[in-house]
Amino acid sequence: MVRICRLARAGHWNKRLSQADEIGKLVFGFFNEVGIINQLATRQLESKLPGGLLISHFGVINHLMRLGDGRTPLQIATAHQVPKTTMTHTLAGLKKAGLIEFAPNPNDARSKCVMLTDAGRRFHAEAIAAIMPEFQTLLGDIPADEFAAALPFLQRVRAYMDAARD
Amino acid sequence: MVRICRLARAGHWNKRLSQADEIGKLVFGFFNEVGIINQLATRQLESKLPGGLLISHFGVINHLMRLGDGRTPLQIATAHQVPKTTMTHTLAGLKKAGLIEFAPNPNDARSKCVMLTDAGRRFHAEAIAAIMPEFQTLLGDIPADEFAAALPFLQRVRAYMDAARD
DNA sequence: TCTATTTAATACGATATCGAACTAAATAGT
DNA sequence: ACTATTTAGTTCGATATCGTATTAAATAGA
Repeated sequence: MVRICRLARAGHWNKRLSQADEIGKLVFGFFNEVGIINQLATRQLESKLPGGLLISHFGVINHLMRLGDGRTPLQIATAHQVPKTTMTHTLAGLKKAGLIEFAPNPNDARSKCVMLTDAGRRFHAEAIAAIMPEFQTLLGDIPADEFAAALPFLQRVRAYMDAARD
Repeated sequence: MVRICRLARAGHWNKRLSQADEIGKLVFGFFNEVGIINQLATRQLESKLPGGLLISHFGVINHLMRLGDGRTPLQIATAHQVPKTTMTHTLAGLKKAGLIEFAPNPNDARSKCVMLTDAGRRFHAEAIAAIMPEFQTLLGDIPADEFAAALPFLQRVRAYMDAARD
């Protein structure tokens, strides 16, 4: 932005501005598509989740299945980029649904360890099974290797933004 | 899914299942990255928005700026993939903030036309100006042409999912 | 033309999300 | 060792999101 202003003062106003505009539209378009895909995928997945649970619940269960349980609420909140108050609420819902349990944290009496129950593991398997058919139809139209090709760039953007946050 | 089960019965259990598993992980990983990027981008943008407004508000204003105002609440809700009750609420907030006005719909007395006010256009310009520096730093690390290269695939996935919804 | 159905928007209730303030435990500074 | 600060988690209040039911206008069918 600074650089653009300097160039503008140097007499390239219209050209530089429209170029910045184009770049803005490009990046903006990218995040726009990401947002819409996320919205559509969220709705699709949420409509298939057993027991009327939400993405926020599935996200936590999936996190614990992938990385192992025993993590603290704060760790999970940070990983999901949500405030800890939100995580408290989400975990309360999961506990009420019997999908997790709390264990004392041996290293810190203020904290807890979030543990998966058998029901929690079953829920994860059921949710995955419920989504799979959607993936299959999607892959019928868009080949898997194109997803594979798209993934590294997304990971890079995510890693950059993740590192750049306050 | 059906096809996989048939093959499994034909005696390829482990191989086919692990292959389905891999494919699932691939597509799942894609949506996972999309979700995280969306979450990070949402927070980033929301923290820069003037007047404590939210992404939902900016999304509507941006929509009206890009495609022209005079659209109905239902059209906007459909475009954003949110229930119309949610749009009613969002539009009420925008009206209260003085960023939009309602005009009668000449074609349909049940409906309305959503019009941008001058303040609404100013808000859009300010929001864009506030985000631009973030884009610039992002583009310092990831070249613009890589975003351009990534865009078509995202648009394709979005278009497919958009068409495949109920 | 008159009724039945569909459609645009809203009202309302339930839950989700989030920021600010709070409590209790851990850690730092002296 | 003692106090100050930081940190993990919760509580509380405000707003957002969404599903259901409702109202009023448009449209379809007889």
